[in-house]
Amino acid sequence: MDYKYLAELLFPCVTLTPEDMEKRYPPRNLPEGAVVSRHAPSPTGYVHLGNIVQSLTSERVCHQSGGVMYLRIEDTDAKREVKGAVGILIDSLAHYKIRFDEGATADGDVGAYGPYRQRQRRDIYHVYAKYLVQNGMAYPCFCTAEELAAIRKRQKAEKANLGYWGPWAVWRDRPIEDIEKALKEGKPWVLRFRSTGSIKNKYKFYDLIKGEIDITENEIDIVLLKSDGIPTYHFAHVVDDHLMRTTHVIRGDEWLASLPVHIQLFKALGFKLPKYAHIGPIMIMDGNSKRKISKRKDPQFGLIYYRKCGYPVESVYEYVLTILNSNFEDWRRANPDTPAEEFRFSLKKMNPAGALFDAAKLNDISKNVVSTMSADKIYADLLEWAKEFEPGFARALEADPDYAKAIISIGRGGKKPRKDYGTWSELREYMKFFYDDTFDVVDEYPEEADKSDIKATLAKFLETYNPADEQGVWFDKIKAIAASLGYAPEMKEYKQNPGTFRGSIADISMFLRVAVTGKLNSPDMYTVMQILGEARVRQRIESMLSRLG
RNA sequence: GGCCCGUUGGUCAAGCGGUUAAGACAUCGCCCUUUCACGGCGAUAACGGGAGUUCGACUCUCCCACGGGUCACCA
Repeated sequence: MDYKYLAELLFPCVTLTPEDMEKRYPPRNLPEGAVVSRHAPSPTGYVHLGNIVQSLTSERVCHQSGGVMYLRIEDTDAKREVKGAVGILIDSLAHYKIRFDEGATADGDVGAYGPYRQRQRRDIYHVYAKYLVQNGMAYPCFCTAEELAAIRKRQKAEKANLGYWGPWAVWRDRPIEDIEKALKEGKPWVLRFRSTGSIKNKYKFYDLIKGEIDITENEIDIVLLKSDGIPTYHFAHVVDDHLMRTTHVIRGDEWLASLPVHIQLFKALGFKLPKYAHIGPIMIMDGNSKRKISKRKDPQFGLIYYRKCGYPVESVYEYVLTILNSNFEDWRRANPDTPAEEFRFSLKKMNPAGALFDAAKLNDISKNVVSTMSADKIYADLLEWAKEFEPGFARALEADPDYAKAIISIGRGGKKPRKDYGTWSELREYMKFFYDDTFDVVDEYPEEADKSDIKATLAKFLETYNPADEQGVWFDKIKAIAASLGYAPEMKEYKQNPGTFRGSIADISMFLRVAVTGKLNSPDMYTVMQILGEARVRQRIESMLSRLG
């Protein structure tokens, strides 16, 4: 077979050579040990936790080493194309603070190793495709989908290994005449790799996360170029990561199975093999069993879920970091105020088995994250969230920012900050009773509470209430009310002789709390009253009095 | 079916041949406290099963079971 002739037949317009590519994309001038890696998603319009897990891992490893992190768009599948998806993707990643040094951006490409959208790299792939054909390492295949299905069917019947390989590779050694004829007839074709591997050959390979793994050589003649001339993932991965001078390929472990193909391709093209790190899947509990988290079944997989709930981006970021490197938690406790970027991330610490999505853990982390934020920061983030999901609430916030910030400031700062909420939707619930239009008596008085005592407490409080009082004075007044009604003003006294009192200061406080906040539980009542202001406090207590009749 | 990866408490997980098998979340007590939240103290709870190797195995080897991935002109 005259491979040079075949190559001209297949790729008449390709004049550049692999050497030209080497010149156009020279090795990067980076210090020893600098990692070059990337996030390479396909733009389906659905951005998920997996994207964050992968991109965050790569980004940490790159930037910790003084290397380069870039974004490459894997848009080789025309069927899955969703318009606007690239923009959504870029926005989401930016929202989660994934920092790219080069690659695709909203305004086009940045960097010297582009284009970074695979569809635009067609000519580059064809240079290598032609090279492989010239050297007898690739050939055209004119099989139709039906023919391939038939082969598959026969393989199943014969219990042969599935796939286009060896004796089943019907176009692998066709005479040039057959190829010319098919070409002349305008039959669509794909370019296949001529595999020389055998599944009898096995060897060890070191994966940065999985450790030592067993590789069985690939013997399938995989598709390099689809009939539209666009490469498959495998071919694009090898060409791009070589030309973009990627040192570390960090990706989900669903790719582990095709690693033999990739290694084979790197060798065939004479490229230096990058290091690989395969991340285990994110799992989720489904009843009593674990399964891989899925786009269709689990809303928590989509990033939009976290946005809707109002999880601060920092929370999701720290949660993912916790899942990936469990020692992050210990580090965070020891360094509560240090930016997460200073944590020393390690691929070795990653669990090869993956991690389970744990909503309770996320919530806990989020509460901690929020507890360390300033009121101004919370106000700004809350407002942004509200504008998108609770426009009415957003207007209320903007109408009186100082009022909102005063509410947010309750129990903030200091050594033991309150942790009432971890998301903006929780905060919105929490803030409801501070606003008259969302205030509601959600908790009724307990059955055993004496109605006349409640009324007496409320009435007496109104008589003596002075918003100018210091907290001590304010509380002494409430204690006086308690004493006057036969309730123990001190809990200690009450606990010693509960029988001698009608109740305790706790009950008296509760009578007031329900009237003022509508709830059995609230933050410190003095602070709450200070924020609400005299008018609201009086109005709510009066309204409760008239409710009680 | 072939090939590959994985399996420590309910969950996330330390551990890398000798440990009372960390810590966190969750759960349950107690303390603090005008409620709640926070915080403090404590409790329950684990090496999938079976053979080896070894003086000794959660750690090494093999087999089995279970879970997962993959075998597309999808990534």
